Amino acid sequence: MKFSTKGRYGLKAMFDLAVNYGEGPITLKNIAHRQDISEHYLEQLIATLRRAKLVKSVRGAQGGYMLNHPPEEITVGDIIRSLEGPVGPADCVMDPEADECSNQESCVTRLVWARIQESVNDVIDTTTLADMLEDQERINNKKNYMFYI
Amino acid sequence: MKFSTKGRYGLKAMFDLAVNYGEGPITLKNIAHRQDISEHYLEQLIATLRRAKLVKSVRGAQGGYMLNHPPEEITVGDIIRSLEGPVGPADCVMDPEADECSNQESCVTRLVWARIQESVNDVIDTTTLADMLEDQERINNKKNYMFYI
DNA sequence: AATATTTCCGACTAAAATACTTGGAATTCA
DNA sequence: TGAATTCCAAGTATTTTAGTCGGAAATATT
Repeated sequence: MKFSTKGRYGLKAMFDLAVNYGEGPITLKNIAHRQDISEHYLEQLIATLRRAKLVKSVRGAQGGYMLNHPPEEITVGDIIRSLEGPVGPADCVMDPEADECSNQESCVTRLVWARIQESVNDVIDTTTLADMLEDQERINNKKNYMFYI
Repeated sequence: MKFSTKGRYGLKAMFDLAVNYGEGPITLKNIAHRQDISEHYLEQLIATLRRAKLVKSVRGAQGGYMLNHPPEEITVGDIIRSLEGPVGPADCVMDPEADECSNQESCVTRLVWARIQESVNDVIDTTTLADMLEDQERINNKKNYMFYI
């Protein structure tokens, strides 16, 4: 029940781009270095994010990546799902079409998985990169406060 | 972000035992057959559940397994965690001790993982096998109703 | 006492997923 | 032209998953 590095690194990278939003293209090298991720591996992840239209790229020297929408308009759910696929504790609730389970309707276990999925989706779909930037602010303020007392 | 078959089969098996609670030992063979799980594999899972004191066993002919507590006192969280280990989207919130991440305190991404974890825990720790039995009742009633109209 | 049934135990394994690495082509700025 | 960068396609080592296999130990029934 963990996300893979795809989702975890992906969110870190996207948050990095959110922090630097509006400052022109940011190189993969810088993101990878700041977030302590293998550059080549991150390249694969950001390619996925680009295909999902969550980031845009500028090629060549002085190129790099930037968010394709303002931080308010990108949710954690957008990021996670583009990298990890559908989110949920079991196939029967993640992709009901491709579910082999015969008794979809009358399965009690499925109800439990559905509740878990719903609660996870609720969190990731209501948290935007802008919310995370606000969290960052709060943490910084608290830190400064702690420093001065 | 899926549970493995350990957690998924484990919950099905435990629900099966809940349905048959109070009727003496239930054989692994029957559970495995009803829930369509490999008998030998389920054996491993139920051994874990036994070590976690969630089920008790009776050896020998006419033996089998039964819940070690009434269904009201066993939560989905008990079952999942005994089979899957700590639940959560990333190590830093699942096992803060063994976390290699340096900035545990000031990591915004971690806050997101923490919220996801909290919401999942809330669901699995407030759902008991007895709740699932009630769900089953509701489904059956609905089915009967559908049949007679 | 013998037999059938059942749990218990430990080792083994094939397949899939994960988390990368490698090497190079294409593009753009200076 | 050359340096910096994104883009792309394969390859790979490690780990995890989802089991299998074989047999020992315990118990009820006959």
